[in-house]
Amino acid sequence: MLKKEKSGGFDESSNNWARVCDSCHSATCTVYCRADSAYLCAGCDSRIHAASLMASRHERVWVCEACERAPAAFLCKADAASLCASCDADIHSANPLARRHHRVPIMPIPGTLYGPPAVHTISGGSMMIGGTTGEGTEDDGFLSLTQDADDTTIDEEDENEAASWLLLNPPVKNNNKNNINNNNNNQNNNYGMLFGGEVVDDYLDLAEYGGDSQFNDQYRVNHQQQHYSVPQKSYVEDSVVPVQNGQRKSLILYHQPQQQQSHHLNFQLGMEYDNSNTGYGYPASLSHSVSISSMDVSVVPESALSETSNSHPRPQKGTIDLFSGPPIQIPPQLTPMDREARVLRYREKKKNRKFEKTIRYASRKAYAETRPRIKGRFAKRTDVEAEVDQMFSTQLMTDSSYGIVPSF
DNA sequence: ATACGCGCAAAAACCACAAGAGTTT
DNA sequence: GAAAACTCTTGTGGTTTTTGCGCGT
Repeated sequence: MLKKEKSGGFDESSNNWARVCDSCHSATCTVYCRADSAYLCAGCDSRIHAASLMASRHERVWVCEACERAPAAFLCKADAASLCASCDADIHSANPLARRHHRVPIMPIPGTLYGPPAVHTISGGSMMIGGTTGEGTEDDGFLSLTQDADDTTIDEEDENEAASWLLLNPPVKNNNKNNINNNNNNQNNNYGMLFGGEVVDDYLDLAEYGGDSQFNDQYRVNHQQQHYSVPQKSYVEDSVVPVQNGQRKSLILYHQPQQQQSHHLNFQLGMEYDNSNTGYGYPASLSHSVSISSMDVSVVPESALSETSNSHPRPQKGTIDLFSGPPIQIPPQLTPMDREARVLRYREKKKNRKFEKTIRYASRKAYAETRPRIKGRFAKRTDVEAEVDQMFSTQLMTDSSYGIVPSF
């Protein structure tokens, strides 16, 4: 996928590709200061931009975590990485799976990175919380919370988080047979609705669409539980949005008045549930009593998701704002250590991606292996074959009377 | 430097039907 | 509320086809 990777440029053991700080010329740069047009390491950035009020106002952005040579332009939520435009294009144009990754434009780092937390409000009511002590920081760093953040801030954080989760575009459990039995049609529907005129409210989904489902970091799950502290049961059984989610309700209704909020919720949980299996087919309602904390969300290869998840081509950069309705999830402000950890985790995750096929039903597998084929394709059973099969089944039944259980 | 063809590898598509899941009675 | 009957959807594997990439000319 990445030519740079193939060339070995991202060898974890070496940092030869990383740009060095324009100030000290020794450390690896971590931020790019637009005002100074300079790449700076954490230390120099702290020193320079803490020197004066004016300097502290310089807009800076993180350096791309992939190439480490250009200012990050987008935050990929699926990869949990800040990427420059070039790397973003490379990585996310590589395949349909990558194209589905949900990216948001990188916002400039406000104030000083290492000072007290600063809360910034942007249009649409989304919050950005700058600065962190590292304590209570989100593992993946999308949301940085300090321990001493007040309840209001946390609530707003929850709201953003909830919106991010809940506004996913649910793959429509379409009862229309014509659509379901035709993958191509489904794909067309999914892609086409991006700019299709008639599906007006769907575009909102696209903004927050299922890229989050690929967050198979354990952190993500833990985070959800930790923040909401709502028993899973309450989500699942009656589809009643927890009291705590009153804000969520308003958010959902804001975007999709005709959609049931429980639908979003079930979808969300369904995604997680399916992640532990194949990622295929999202349950229309989650009747399974699944405990999120017990789910191994990292088991299923991402590739499995590629088949049914809603997908959309990456919108033009200029359209991002148009199509990403509020709330926009703002990249957090991280300490250099957090950032380094993120980079390592990002690379590790890329390295460890699994694409093995997961068998959910051994019985189906066994049956498929015994079925007649024509050029590899399943073929209709002839009457004779059916008869033989019947006899075989009968034989098995007879055998079972002797205690031999057919095992699939 | 660019265009083209070739070989290889990986991914996608195709098929039928039992099993599973959901809905209705 | 539980059970049965019914309908609809999903998952399964071997082969072929398609797609993408690297390489040489």
